[in-house]
Amino acid sequence: MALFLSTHDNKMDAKGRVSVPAPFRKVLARADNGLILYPSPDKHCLIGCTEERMEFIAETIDQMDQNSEEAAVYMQLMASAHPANIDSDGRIMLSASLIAYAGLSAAVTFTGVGRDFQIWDTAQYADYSAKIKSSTAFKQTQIRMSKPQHKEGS
Amino acid sequence: MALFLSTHDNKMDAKGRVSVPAPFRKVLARADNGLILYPSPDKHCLIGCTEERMEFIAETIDQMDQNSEEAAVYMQLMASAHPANIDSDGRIMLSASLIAYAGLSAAVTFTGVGRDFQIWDTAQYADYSAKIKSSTAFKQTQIRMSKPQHKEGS
DNA sequence: CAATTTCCCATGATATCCCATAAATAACCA
DNA sequence: TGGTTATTTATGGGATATCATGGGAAATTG
Repeated sequence: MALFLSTHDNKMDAKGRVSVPAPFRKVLARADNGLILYPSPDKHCLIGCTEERMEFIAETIDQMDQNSEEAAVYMQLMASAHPANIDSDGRIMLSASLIAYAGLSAAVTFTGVGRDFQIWDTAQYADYSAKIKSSTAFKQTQIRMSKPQHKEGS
Repeated sequence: MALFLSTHDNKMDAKGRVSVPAPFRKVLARADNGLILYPSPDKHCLIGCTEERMEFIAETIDQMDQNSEEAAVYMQLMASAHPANIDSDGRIMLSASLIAYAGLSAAVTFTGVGRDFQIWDTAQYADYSAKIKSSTAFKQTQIRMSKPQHKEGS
């Protein structure tokens, strides 16, 4: 399944074009080639994912009560999604509304976070990531390939 | 599963290339799984592991609330991960950011620590390992064939 | 037709590949 | 066993390919 990793700094030109990092393009090519962008619900950045993942979210909605608030939230997500065409040079066009939402300047940061990636204004991302990296939760992160055992209380 | 053992001193050239120790390459070849490097959250060194581990983290994130702080921590780890291609001569390229994080000079030490390995500046590793080897905890190390029990809090 | 988008090409920077050498290790054979 | 020959390994240098990005021409849209 798609796996987006690492961080890349690219430049958006006057036409609103940005190169999608080559490694991300390869991940997309291996999947279904369709790239979808939508504004992150909780952060000032954009989220990029495969069309396949949108299908997955659609199926999630299918299994919900269609009149629930939860379903309405996911539907809103679909409504704010923008399919993005990758051109022959590996670039996409960002619409004015997406640029405005994420507060993008010419310096743009792509950051792979697993099943999808985020697009940030480079300066804003620097602040955001610095905050997380300095948290004790991050410094104590331990990766185990099996679930950690619960420690007994003191 | 992958098992990285022993310590190797190699040299990084002006282009940022280093040979991955041959025994480590064999472990990776057997895992048939890409090499990933990321900055250690708590030490001034890099961690090398198989891509399998990143898949595991991606699945972990998938099962979390995407907007939680917990998910953000794991996403930050994915964002700081660098896929490393081992070239036809058995070398990898270390990016400027990885070199800076670990404070690497031309003398680089690879040290296998089981499921993953660490990459240190040779001088810094000498200090670090000396400190651990002189600790009483190390001198009292006992190898058991059964899992150690978690100690209760103070 | 005007505004925008898509396509095509040029360029510099960077990474990847290919080969050469030398050291270290392993294999071999008398 | 001792000495010699092969392999593997680490590392340097140079050639080739890939990538990001700018500019402009053609195509599309309303």
